[in-house]
Amino acid sequence: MRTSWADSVANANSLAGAASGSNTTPSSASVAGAASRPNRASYVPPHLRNHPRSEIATPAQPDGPAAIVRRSSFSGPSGDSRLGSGGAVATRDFGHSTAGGGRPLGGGGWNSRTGGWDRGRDREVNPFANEDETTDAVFNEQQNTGINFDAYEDIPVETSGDNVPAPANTFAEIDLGAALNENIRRCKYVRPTPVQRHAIPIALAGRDLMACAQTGSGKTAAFCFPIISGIMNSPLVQKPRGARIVFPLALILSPTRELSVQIHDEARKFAYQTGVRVVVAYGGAPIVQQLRELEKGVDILVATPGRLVDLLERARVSLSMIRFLALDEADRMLDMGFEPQIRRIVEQMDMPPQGVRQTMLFSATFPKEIQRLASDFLANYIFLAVGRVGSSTDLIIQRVEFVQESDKRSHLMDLLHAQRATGVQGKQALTLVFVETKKGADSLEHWLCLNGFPATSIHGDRTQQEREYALRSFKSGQAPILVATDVAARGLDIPHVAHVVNFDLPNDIDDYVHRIGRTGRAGKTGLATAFFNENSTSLARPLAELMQESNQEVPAWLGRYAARSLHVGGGGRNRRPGGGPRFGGRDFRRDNSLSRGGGGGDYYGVGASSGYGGGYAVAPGFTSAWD
DNA sequence: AAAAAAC
Repeated sequence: MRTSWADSVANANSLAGAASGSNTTPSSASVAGAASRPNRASYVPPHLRNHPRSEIATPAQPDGPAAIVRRSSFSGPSGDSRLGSGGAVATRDFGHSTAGGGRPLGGGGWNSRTGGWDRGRDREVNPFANEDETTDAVFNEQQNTGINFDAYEDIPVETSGDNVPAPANTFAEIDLGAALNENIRRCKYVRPTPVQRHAIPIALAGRDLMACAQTGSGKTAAFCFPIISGIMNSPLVQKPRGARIVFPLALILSPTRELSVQIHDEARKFAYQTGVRVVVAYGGAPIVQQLRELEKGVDILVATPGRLVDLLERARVSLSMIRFLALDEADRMLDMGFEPQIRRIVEQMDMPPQGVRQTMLFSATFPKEIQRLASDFLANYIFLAVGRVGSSTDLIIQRVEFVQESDKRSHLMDLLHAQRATGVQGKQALTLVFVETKKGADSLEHWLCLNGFPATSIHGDRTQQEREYALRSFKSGQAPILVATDVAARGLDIPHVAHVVNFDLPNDIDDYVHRIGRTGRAGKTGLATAFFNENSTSLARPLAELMQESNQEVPAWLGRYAARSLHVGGGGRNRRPGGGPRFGGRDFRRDNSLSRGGGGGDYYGVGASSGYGGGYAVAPGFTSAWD
């Protein structure tokens, strides 16, 4: 799939180049001799590609610093004008003028001038193509009509900060312009989700954003739409020349390779026929292919930190033109030890500083490391907290069963058999099985296969190729059972996962929440089964509390374990110090202004200095806002 | 303690 996409883009580019006589987006063939060619392609923003060349100024110094050609009042990355806010206005104007022109939506882009930027773009591979031919019509039908929008309606949302832009209730109200509107339609998005309703107007207003929301909440679209819109409306920017270095305008960082791939896939749909190019870079895959994609032009770069640092060190990517920075799953990235890389990327390379670029930070929890990151990366930001999808609507049915280690396999088999018997046409519903270790994942996969269950596995010791293959065959139903470590716990959006089994429970309740969040997505119901035994007692209390919060039946024995853990100094890092069950976080700027221990309305008196993951003790009987 | 992530 990827190959054909790359190939056809290469085709489209060389065609476009041949047709216009100016090689605006160098194909791989032209790159070879590019360095010595005097009239080498210079960057042309997407909305002006294939435009008469006279309108594009040439920089005075070929290898000098970024030359910025001003079309209107744009003052450049070092200027004081926040690009985003101007972009917001332009977005709406642009949408109206196009719609007013009566041109059919998606009819080849917004530019009606002959030889518009999008000529040759009709060869862009349709990222929606394989969705229409999805084998399982049932799934499609569900997707079209079965989305339980009511599930989204009562999700609590909280915002704080200076001059918070009003949320938008419909996409029409947001009006991102014809091309994006058409992609919204193609994505079958009917109404914006809560995070989109709030985050998109905030981002379009050019504001920095700190947000607490999960991927299933529509988070990716929430930061992609404003970025794409902002780039489409960007003033004419002349990117510096350099044979082998590229200048993305937006950077999206995410912790795992699969998540980066997923964000890239989604962003490509949102950017379809907008001329905005999205490229992904991550480790474990040959870098040459990614370099080739980058050289074809990149507006939005989605990357994992390690590979990006590599690209920066090789001087193949410059961040000097970055206008939008999005950090996804920021707490996860810190957990994984990425803080040095992230700070290196954001603070020590050539990225425009805080306040000049527009920065959006997404995190599920808010330990002090995240708070520091926020104050270092964000400027006068708006805090947005969106409740968990399903938290208030019980979309995920949670079950906990007491299973000894030695009985886990046969118990899992029972579950799978029962599922097969009650499943649609005897087919195995997609089941995601989480285990603690990579070794455990391998041996369970092997054992399942031996016993006639088509299983595959995903974990960090498998090659990237194997990981992607596993994910593909799981999604397609070829291997309807996926055994996974926590590499798959967060952010991955796999449609139609009917059942999540916590074969081994995680040690952290947040990991549990993320794992079960792989099901019950897009407003559909899901089932989560956990195998509990003596080894998982530390999770008893937070698990019982979480289940109670979400109106799940808590087995009496689990309640006893939970009560017992109270007296043995239970709690610790699994206790939730702030926020509420429906709010994964809080605006700690507000905490700072509260007197310690003085209570604080919705927020308990947990100061900014006591981090969530800090392992502090909670006195027995202490009840936080989570309780 | 294990997991993830650059070569």
